[in-house]
Amino acid sequence: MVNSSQPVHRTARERARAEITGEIVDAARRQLAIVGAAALSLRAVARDLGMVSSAVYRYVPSRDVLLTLLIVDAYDVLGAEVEAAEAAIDRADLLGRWIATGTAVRGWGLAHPHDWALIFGSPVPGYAAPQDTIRPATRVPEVLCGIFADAVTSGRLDTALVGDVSAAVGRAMEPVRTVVPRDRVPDPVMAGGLTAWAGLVGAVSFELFGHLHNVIDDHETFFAEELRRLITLIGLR
Amino acid sequence: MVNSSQPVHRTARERARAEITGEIVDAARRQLAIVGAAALSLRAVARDLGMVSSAVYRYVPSRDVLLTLLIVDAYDVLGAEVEAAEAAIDRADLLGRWIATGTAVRGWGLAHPHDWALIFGSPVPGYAAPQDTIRPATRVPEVLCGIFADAVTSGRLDTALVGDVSAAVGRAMEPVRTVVPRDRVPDPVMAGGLTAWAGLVGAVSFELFGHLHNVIDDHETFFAEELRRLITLIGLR
DNA sequence: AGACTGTCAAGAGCACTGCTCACAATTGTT
DNA sequence: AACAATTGTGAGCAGTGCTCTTGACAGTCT
Repeated sequence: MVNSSQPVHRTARERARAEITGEIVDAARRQLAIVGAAALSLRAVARDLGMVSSAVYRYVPSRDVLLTLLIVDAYDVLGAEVEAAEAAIDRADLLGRWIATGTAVRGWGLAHPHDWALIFGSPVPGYAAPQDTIRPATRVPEVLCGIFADAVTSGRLDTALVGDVSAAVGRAMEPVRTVVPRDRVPDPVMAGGLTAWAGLVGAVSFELFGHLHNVIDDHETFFAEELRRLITLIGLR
Repeated sequence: MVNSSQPVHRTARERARAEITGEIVDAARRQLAIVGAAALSLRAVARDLGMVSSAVYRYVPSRDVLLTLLIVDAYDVLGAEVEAAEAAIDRADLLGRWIATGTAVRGWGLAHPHDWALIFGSPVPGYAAPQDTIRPATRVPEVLCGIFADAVTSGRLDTALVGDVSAAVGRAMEPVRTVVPRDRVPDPVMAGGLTAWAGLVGAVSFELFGHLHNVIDDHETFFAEELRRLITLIGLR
């Protein structure tokens, strides 16, 4: 109990600090759900908590890092929900796993449109996403890569459905290869999977941002088949 | 010169008014390109024009309608560029027309990222897109429907590539049928085309909003093949 | 020519924002 | 119980969108 005293004393203060910081983030989330990211006001958050605006700055150094906290939070909630939905499907049911993933993504977006806009919409100007956000942001793509990899090993991919990938595109995907090696998800599947992922996000964004007005009636029905179309891009159906 | 005097005098006023309004929109566009939509300040626009902030309100009733003017403007510029790019391709070259369209869309987005965010990114909160924006917003989709329709009549679509469309999805697309009838673009092509369009916008948004960081190196190369993948969704390749 | 009318720039003002700072109160630790 | 780090306070700065009154001006009508 000699050297360990310092950590203990630290956690005492730090615990209270973390708790209040958590309350601030919670209040900010509540406000975000109502007014949106652009109108998120630090003063309003302070009011909501019954504290003075300047006091909040003791815990959150700026409005931008508050936004960062909310972004990380949103990515994590989305990631957790998607992981749970996908894990509930029989491993052999590849199409089912993709559909569960896509449906969970859309469901989360519909339930939290402002959070969706926060992470998939326009980045707030003058705001550069810090390193903290990139790891939670990879959770959903990681789930997808799991499906893609299993689809490859299952041998059930219709390679006639997907065209070849040029060497140049193979080189263009070099960065992602530090995380997902070629022998796990080969180039054509990776390329098609990325397009399917972008298509999925694009489809949900279209719906949430109102671009389907006067175009599509029953979004749910349309989206269900849209998922089936998109996954043909990796040769699955 | 008795009754016509009034109209003449009116247009005199209206002309000056329209000119100054145009200058305001131009200044706003310049500011938009620098600071983005969320940070667009009516006062800064006024300063830029050497007029006092309150004077701007004589021409533009609120910041929101200024945004609307910019949105309409952006849609029109994008639409014009895409139409020109697509019109330059041989009518029989269906794949070429789609690629020209997609490339023009991406090119415009890269050249005007803030305008892209304005129309395809998160809608500004508390702002409902008025009727004025929906017509210019249809210019690019209209170009696409032209390609789709020609692809259908050419008989060069590989129907084996695209799955059938359920009756429910056919009904879900009812709203768009007031503009694009079924005999022009049949259900399966329309559904695939919508998914391709959403995928195109999603792909460009991914690139512009930084979601391809540490994923893709050479966006241009990757995008070129991405276009080819997306259009297989209507059975073209 | 003079009265009238509609238009417009100017500037003060309101309520709000993010953020800083000096000062006071609190509180965990010694 | 006393110390010192930590936290809360309120004033203040510079900025925002927007409203309203005031005064100047130009075109129209009698």
